[in-house]
Amino acid sequence: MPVLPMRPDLLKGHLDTLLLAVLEGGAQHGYAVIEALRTGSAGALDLPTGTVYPALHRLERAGLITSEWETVRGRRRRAYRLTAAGQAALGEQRAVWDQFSTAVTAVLTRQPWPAAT
Amino acid sequence: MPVLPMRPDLLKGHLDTLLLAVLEGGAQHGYAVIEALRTGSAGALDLPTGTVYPALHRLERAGLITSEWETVRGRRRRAYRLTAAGQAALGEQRAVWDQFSTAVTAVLTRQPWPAAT
DNA sequence: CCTCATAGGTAGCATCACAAAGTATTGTGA
DNA sequence: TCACAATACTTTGTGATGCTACCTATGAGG
Repeated sequence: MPVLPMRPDLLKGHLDTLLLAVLEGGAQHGYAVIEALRTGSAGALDLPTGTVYPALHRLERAGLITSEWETVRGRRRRAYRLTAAGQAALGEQRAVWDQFSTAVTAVLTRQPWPAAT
Repeated sequence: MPVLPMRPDLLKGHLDTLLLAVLEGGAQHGYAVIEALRTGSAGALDLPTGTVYPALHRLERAGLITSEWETVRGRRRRAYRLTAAGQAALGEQRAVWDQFSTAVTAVLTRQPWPAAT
C-alpha cells in the first residue's frame, strides 16, 4: 500500500485526537498505539516514534491520560489509559473534527464557484 | 453561527488546498477568497487576513497562482488566478485530503479497538 | 554474532497559521 | 460633517508541534 506522499504537518492539531481515540478502547503502550493507527487507517497513518512519544507525554502532562510501567516478556513498557478528562476531551475533539472535515470537504468538492464581484 | 471553537493550526497543511480550490472557479482577490471560504463552509472557516494574504503570496512564489492588480470602484485589489501547475497541484492535494480525512475518520469512528497484546 | 522486531527516549529544527498592528479608500448614518 | 463600517492589502513576531535524526536496551532467530 504505497499511500500518497502525505506531507508532514497535515496532522497538526489532529494528532491528540487520534491518540485519545486509540486509547478509548483500553490501555495501550506507545508502540502498540503506533501499530493501531497504521492498521486502523489501512497504512495511511504511519507515524514516527519521535512524533508519538512526545505527544503521549504532552497528553499525560495535560491530564488526559495516565501511564503505568509494566514488564511483559522481559520488556518494559508504559501503558497509557484515558482519564475522565481525556474521555471528555475526545468527545469534543470528535465534534471539532466532524465540523472541520465537513467544511474542508465542502470547499473542495464545490463545483466551480459562483464568480464573485 | 456560533461554530465550535476551532483551535488554531487545525488548518496546518490544508490551507493551500483550500485556496487553490476557491480559485479553481475563476480569478478572485484575497478579500473575496476569505468570504468564499466563510460562506462555502457555512461559517466554519473564517480566516483572518494575516493567514490568507501571506498564504497567497506563498502560492504565487511557488508558481501555483499568478496575480494582477486591478482597480475597481477606486479600490486597488490583486486578482489571483490558478496556473496550470496550480491546477495540477490541486488535483493531487484533493487526493491527499481524501486519503487523510478517510484515515482520520476511520480511526475516530472505530468502535472500541481490538485490545492489543 | 548479527540483525530484526520490540520498546522507549531526546534534541533541534522548520513550518506556518495566527494575533496584532498598520495603511487607504469608499459608503453610510447620525 | 464626522464617525464608523466595510472593503482591501500588508507586515512583524511568536508559539505550537510534528518530524528528522539519533540514541539506548532487550529478546528471538539465523
